Amino acid sequence: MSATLRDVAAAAGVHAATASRALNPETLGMVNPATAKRVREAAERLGYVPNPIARSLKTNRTLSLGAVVPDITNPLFAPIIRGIEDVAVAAGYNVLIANTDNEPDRERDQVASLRARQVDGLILATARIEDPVISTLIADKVPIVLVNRVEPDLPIFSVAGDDASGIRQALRHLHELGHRRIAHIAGPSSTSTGVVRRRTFQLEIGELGLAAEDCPIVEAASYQIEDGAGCLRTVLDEHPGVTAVLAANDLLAIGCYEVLAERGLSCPADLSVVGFNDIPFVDKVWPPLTTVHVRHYDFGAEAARLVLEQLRDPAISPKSVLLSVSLVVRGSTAAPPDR
Amino acid sequence: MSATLRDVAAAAGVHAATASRALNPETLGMVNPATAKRVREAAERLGYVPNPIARSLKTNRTLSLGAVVPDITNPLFAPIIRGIEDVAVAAGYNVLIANTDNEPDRERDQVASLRARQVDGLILATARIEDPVISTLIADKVPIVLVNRVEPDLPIFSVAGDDASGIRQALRHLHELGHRRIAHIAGPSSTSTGVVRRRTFQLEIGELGLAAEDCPIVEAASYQIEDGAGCLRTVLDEHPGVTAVLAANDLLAIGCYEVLAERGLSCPADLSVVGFNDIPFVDKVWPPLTTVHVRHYDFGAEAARLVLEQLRDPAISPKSVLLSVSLVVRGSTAAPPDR
DNA sequence: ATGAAAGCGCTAACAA
DNA sequence: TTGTTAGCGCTTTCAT
Repeated sequence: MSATLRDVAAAAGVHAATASRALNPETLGMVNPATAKRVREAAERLGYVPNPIARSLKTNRTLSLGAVVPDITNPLFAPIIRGIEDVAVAAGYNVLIANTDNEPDRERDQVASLRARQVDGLILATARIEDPVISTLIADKVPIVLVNRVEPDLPIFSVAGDDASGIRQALRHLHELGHRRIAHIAGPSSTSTGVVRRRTFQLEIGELGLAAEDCPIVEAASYQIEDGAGCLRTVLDEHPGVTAVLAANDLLAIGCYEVLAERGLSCPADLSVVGFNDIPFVDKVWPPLTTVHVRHYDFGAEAARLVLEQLRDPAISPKSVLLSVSLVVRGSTAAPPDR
Repeated sequence: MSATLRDVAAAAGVHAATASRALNPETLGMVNPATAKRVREAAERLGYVPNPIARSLKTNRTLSLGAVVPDITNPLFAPIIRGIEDVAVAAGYNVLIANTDNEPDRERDQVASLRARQVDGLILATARIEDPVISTLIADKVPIVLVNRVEPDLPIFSVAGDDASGIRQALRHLHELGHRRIAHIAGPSSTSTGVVRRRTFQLEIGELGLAAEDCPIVEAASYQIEDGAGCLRTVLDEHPGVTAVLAANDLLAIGCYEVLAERGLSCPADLSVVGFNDIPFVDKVWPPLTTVHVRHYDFGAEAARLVLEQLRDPAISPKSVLLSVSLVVRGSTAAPPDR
C-alpha cells in the first residue's frame, strides 16, 4: 500500500491538515517555510503520491475533461483530440474520450457516463444539430464547448472553422479556372457543417452569377467515401454538363475519384474535384486533392482553452471562435475541358 | 445538487446501507425484494446517479483502464484505441487515453498520472524495448498488457501481429514476381517491431537463396514518411540494382513514393514497393499500396480482454497473443524491369 | 433482512 | 502558523 497524507504528516511530525497545506501550491503560503520543507522531504522519502479520488470527493473537482467524438478512427478527430489533450494536460487536467458512433442513444449514454464520473467540463465534437443532450447540459450548467459546429441560437461556447469562407474560396478558385457548371455534394443536413456549407454554396453561386440549374446539389446521407461515390453518380447521370464538383468533405471527394475511375474519366482533365478539411493523406492520393485546409488541432486546443476558461470563471458569457481556413490547390483542379 | 444515496434511502424509508445493497447487483440478494423495489423506485424518482468517485475511494477500484499510445494522430493507433474502448465499455469500464510523443520522459509521467488516478489496469502501445517503466509496473503488480510489441523475456501479457509471417509473405510475393535484389527499409531498432521485421527479413533472404549483399538494409530513425524517403535515397544511390523495396511500415513506403516521383521513376514499373500495416488510405494512394494487413482493432480488443482477465483473476499467468496477418496485393508490386 | 458505525484519503471551516 | 473537527458519498463489517 502506498503512503497517505497522514503517513507523511506523521513522518514530518505535523498534522495531516498542515501536510495538505504544505503540499498544495495554493495553500503553501499559509505554512511556515521550515515545516513545509520538512513535509516535502517526508513526502519525497515515503514516495507519497496524492490520491486524486479522495481529493475529488472532497472538492467536487476531478481535474478531468470529457471529449465526445463520433468516431475516433475518423482521421478528422485525431488532431482535435490531440489539441484538447495537449492544452488540458499542460493545465493539469486529463481527458476522457468517448465515441458515439454517430448514434444519439450512445451519445446520451456516453455523456451520462462522463458526467457520472464527474468530469469538470465537456467538449462535444459530435455534429448533430438540435441535439437534446445539449439543452440538458446547458440547463444543468455543465461547462461545455462545441467543436466543428455552430449553434447561433444557443448561449453556448463553440469552436469551428470559417466554413463560409472555405466554400467561397473553393468556388472562386473553380470559377477563375473557368468552371460555370459546378455541382455540390452536400453533407448531411442533420449536421451543422453540412447545412452551412450548402447554404454558402447556394449564396456564392448567385454571387458569381452562375445559374442555379447548372449547379446541382446532391446531399450525402453521411460523410463517407461510398456516399460521395453515390452522389457523384447521380450528378453525372442527371447533369452530364457539370465540369467540377465541390464536395462537403474530403471523404466525399475521394468517393468521387472512385466513380471517375469506374467511368474512365480522368481528374482534373474531365472533372475537377475539390474537398474540404485537408485530412492526412489527401495530398498522397492521385491526383493530389485540392481542398480547404482546416486547423483541426487548433479546434481542439481552442476548445480546451474555452472549457478551462469557464472552469476558472463560471460566470463568463459564451463566445464562438471561428478559425480561419485556406484553400490548398493541388492536382485535382484545372480548367474545364473544351467542348 | 444531485441526489445521494442517503436521499434515496430516506425517500424509501430505509438506511443508506440497505439502499446501497439494493442498488448493487452483487449484494441485491441480501435484501428483501419488496424493499429493494421501494429503493429502486425512489432512486428512479430522484434521478439518482451513483457517485463513482465515492465508490472508488471505498473500493479502491475505478472501473477505468489506461491506454498509453505514442501518438493518437498516427492512423495506426485509432483502431487500436477503438478496439480497447469497445471491449472496455461493454464490460463497464472506461478508458483514459494518454499520448507520449515517443518521449520516454513523457511516457513515465503519463503512466504515473494514470496510476495516480487509480486506473485498474494499463495497456501500453508504446513500442520501445527495454523500457524501465515496464519493469516498475511489473514489480508493482499493476495489471498491464503490451500491444504491438513482444517481450519474450518478460513475464507479461502482450498482443502483437505475426510480423515474421507478414515479412515472409511479402518477400515471397516479391520473389515470385522475379525480384532478386530487394532492399529493406527497417524500422528503428529501438522498437520491437523494427527488430523483429528486420531479423525476419535477413532470415528469409537466406531461405530464398538470395545474396545478402544484393539485399541491403537501411534503418529509419523513426516510422515517418520523411524517413522512408531518406532511406530510399540512400538505397538507390548505393544499390542502383535494387528492383524492390520492403518497408517496415506504410508510412516509410509512402516516403518511397516521393523519392520515385522526384527521380522520375515509376512504381511498380521501375521499382516495386511493399508496406506494412495497411493503414487507412493506402488503398487510395497511387499506385495503391501492396502491404501486409494487420488487424489493429483486434489488437486493442484483445488487449482489453487480457487486462480484464487479469482484473478478474490476478493470479492468472501471462500469455502472448499473436494475431494473424495477410498480404494484400495492390498496384505497387509487379515483375522487375528487364535489364 | 436491516441498521449502526466506521472509514476510504483528503480538504476546509473554525479554533487556538 | 498550526491543530481540531467534520465530512465529501459510498461500502462494509458487525450487531440486531
